[in-house]
Amino acid sequence: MKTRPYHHGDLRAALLALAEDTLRDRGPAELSLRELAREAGVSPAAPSRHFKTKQALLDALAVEGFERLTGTMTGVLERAGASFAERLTALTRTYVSFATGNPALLELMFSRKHEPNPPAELITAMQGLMTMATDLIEDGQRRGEVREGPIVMAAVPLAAILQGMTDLALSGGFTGEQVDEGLTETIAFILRGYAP
Amino acid sequence: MKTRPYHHGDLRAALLALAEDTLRDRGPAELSLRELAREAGVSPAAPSRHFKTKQALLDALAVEGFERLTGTMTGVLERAGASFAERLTALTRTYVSFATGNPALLELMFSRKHEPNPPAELITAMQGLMTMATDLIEDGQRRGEVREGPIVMAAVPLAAILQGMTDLALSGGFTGEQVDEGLTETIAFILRGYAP
DNA sequence: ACCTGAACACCGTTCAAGT
DNA sequence: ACCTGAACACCGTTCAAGT
Repeated sequence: MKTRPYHHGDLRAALLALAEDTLRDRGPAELSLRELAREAGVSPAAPSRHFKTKQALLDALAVEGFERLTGTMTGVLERAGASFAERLTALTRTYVSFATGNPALLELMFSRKHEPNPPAELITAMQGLMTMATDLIEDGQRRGEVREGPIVMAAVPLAAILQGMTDLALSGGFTGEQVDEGLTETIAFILRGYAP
Repeated sequence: MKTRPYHHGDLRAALLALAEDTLRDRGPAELSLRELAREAGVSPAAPSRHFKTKQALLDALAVEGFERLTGTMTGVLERAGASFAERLTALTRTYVSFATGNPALLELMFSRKHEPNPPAELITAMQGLMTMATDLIEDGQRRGEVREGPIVMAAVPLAAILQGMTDLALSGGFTGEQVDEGLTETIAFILRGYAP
């Protein structure tokens, strides 16, 4: 049998995993570095070697979330059809599925959006997701399935509707089936809006 | 000249005003009850008579925000034209204007959306805003300017796009002029989506 | 009714010191 | 390099006591 990693092996990864757990079932307000340290079996000062500050840990968690989401999306796109409608549907379903599966993490991922100095790593991770949206639209425009216009402006409604759809799925008390129907409706709305 | 209100007059209102100030220019994370008490010139325990907990103060602030926003919107609607396009434009501009003027407050207003037990007052205040959106759409449907369909589902894209537009205006580093153009684009997108 | 003073159990962060 | 122990300056909240 394996012994526990000597002197706490990979504390950084352990802290991230524990943080995601408490984030998931007790919310970000309840997250305490000292408590994380206790759960990991280290002293209160130990985490500071890996995350200079509590915010740094939260940022690292957010980056991890973006990477997981964009990774999944990339995989899904490879298996999806070529039309704008098919690719939009595939990405939308992936996004909403991630959101309903990791609501607190998703909120954390976007929580630093309006703040003055988001760390470079987080900006990069966020842009990765934004790029998937703009690529989707540009591809649709090339295929003549999406009306012309500035890409950034076109990406806003898409991103926004996804967030809104997600909110409804999370807090609306809907069944999985209802969310699925709503998704179809929403995608139809977007397609009409983008129609040439 | 007026003397300062005896024994701190309306501490409740004073705390709310001070809280909104620090929320505006230092963010919600920096908000401390003890500091608010210091600024108001009372003991650390004094606020607890008016707000049992820090969250209660934040909730009260959020409720105040919703009331101010819906109040302004109602006034604007009275002066707006009758067509769906006109009323949608009027409400959208009012919303984005409030959002860019009170970004931190707006975020606070929606921050308890996903949490388990939002206080009844906050739910009511949020529903007031939601009702304005659904009323707008129902009115458009009655006039034959908006396609038929479940109102809730139709309100999601609207609310979502507004939030998304707001995000872009806040964190995109756009000029007022650019936001204005973007708004026109966005409204056009919504109108196409809703077209019968 | 409204507020004070003092206390309790926590925080995040720092820093010398250990291994 | 990584962690401990102890300390510092703060929290939110509670509760007897004052006016």
